[in-house]
Amino acid sequence: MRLTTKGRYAVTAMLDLALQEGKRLVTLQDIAMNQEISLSYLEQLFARLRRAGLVTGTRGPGGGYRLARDVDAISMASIISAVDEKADMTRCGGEANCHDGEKCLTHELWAELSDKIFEFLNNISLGELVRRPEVIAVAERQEAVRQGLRSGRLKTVIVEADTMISNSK
Amino acid sequence: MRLTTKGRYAVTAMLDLALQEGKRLVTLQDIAMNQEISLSYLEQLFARLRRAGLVTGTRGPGGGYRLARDVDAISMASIISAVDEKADMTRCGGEANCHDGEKCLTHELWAELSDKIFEFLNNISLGELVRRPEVIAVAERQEAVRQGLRSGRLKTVIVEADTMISNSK
DNA sequence: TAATATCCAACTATTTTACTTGGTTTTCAC
DNA sequence: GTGAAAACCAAGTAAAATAGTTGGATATTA
Repeated sequence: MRLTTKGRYAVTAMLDLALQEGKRLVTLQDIAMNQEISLSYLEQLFARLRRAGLVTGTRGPGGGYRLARDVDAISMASIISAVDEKADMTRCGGEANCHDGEKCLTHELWAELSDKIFEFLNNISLGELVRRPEVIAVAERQEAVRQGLRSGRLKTVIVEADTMISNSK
Repeated sequence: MRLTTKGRYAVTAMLDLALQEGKRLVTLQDIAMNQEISLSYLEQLFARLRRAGLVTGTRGPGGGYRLARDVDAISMASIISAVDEKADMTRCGGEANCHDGEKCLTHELWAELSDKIFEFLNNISLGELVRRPEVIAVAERQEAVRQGLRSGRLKTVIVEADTMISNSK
């Protein structure tokens, strides 16, 4: 189990999906803007998430992605291992003869540690994260902003911002 | 908290040291051979471990490295964060305005998850790993091999191996 | 003084991560 | 049916991190 930025992108993207679950489909364009990441890179990550059976995509206008399973049936571990190709971190590939004819000790220990981290991440579901109170609070604020924008408040916001900028000079 | 091969190298190297603690100094040459990794790369990792106060090196013949603290005072987390430069995985660097003026939600959640993993790895000490029964068993076998080699059994071993090879053809 | 080791810096090579470009296909709305 | 919005796809480039290389300097032991 590796933990890199790639896994982080995947997890945060899945959280974006989880927060909209049941409401609407989420486009990669949305996520790309949220996370400040390129659309095509996201496409590549989502191709893996789709192949892993974690998300389903629907094409065409109004299309986008949604979770393929219940939030509680998606673990952090499944997300991360979907996007991370499991490069052989042990080098000897678990072969039993990398050192003195014995399966090397330290490699074994690392594998154990790695298993524990996997287990740990496997026990945290997307649902658990999304149900946290802080998360709900922020999500509601963001939802309010979205609603405002959709109902024509965008122009007002820009004008307000413009005024603030000129005043501060 | 990132988990990469770099961290693995560091952890396994530290385990090598821990297994010899109190017996002898361990040279990087030894570890390089054990792990099949280049000496200079190890030097770079150990420079960081030394700067982090986890190991002390002594120069000259008979020199090498040893742990700077008790095995129980060295956590997995301290080892891994010593060698991993904490590249900003959030991009917004924890700045509070990366999205809609709000500290972005998903980044926050990832930070939380990352903290948990840190906490987890911070609670596993080198000592705990080294005291495992399997570890002790393998370490003793390896020690026996080393003793044999030092007391002139090397030649015998080679001859035996040679015989085995010719017989198998 | 010779050998062994840490210590150190600057460079190259390789791999992984991230992005870019230029498509196609599906689907919706007009 | 045409145009636009989205997923889907492939083949590249760019940038960053990982791993290794070279060529030392310094300390210590025998």
